[in-house]
Amino acid sequence: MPEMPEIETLARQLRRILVGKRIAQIRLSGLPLRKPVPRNLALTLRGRTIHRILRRGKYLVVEFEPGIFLLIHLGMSGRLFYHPLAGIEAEHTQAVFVFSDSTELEYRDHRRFGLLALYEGIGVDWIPEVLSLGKDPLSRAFRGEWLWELLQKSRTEIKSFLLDQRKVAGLGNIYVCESLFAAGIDPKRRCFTLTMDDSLRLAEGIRNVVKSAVRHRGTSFSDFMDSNGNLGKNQDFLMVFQKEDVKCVRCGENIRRIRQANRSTFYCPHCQK
DNA sequence: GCATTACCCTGAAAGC
DNA sequence: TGCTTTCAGGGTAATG
Repeated sequence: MPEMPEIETLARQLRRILVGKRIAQIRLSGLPLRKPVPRNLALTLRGRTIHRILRRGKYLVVEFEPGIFLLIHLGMSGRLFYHPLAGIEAEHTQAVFVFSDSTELEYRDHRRFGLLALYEGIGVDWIPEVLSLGKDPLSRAFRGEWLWELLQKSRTEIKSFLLDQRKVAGLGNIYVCESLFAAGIDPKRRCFTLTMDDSLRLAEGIRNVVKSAVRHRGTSFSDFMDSNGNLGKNQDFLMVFQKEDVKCVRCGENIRRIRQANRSTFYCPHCQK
């Protein structure tokens, strides 16, 4: 389940590998992802050179010259692999981008919750999926004061709020659970009940959790690998996620698991108030 | 307008 | 052992 730190890890790696490469051919499975893959994708991108690779929230944005964007979202089970020309597709391979130097980038996604979309004629931050994103935890604008103002307007539970990409871009279930633990905040708290002090701690908690995960090259349970097939290391540093009935590292109380908005939440009932 | 729920999908794990 | 059921979750459309 790739979240922002996993996408950031991929973006940094693909930037080194792919910028300057020219697309020779694109092969598609023909199966729909979250939305159907654009019919003109292969025709539009063939012969074009990769100019930049950016990340916006959990989206990878590949910019081709001149101003053509391929938007990639890995959903829950999407993976990207970079390797020499193989010719034979693995099961669940949805797209293969073949480069003119006989290497290829393969997109695999067995659940097909991911997205491949094409945009041209607009700036990267005007892509609709990007435009609707909230602030990025790694940006300078991501501050406790800003978060507090937003929280005052919402009656929903803080856990659900943080999963909403229109509010904060890039967090998923793992990093929301870890951030709330880092800040000592109960995931069931209603947003408007958080004080300025809570918001400052939460913003700092989110930033620290995300930065640390990027340093560890992401969290790997079953689905995330980088484009060379290497696993991340961040799962060794998690405090609460998937730790039901494990003792809390701070107080020794058992970590509890509850269900919120159809997602599992892991938290320490003693440390998180 | 906002909050909540249901749905898409398939592999793994649990249950029988 | 092998079949069936349940669960996992990101994003979004539908519903309340």
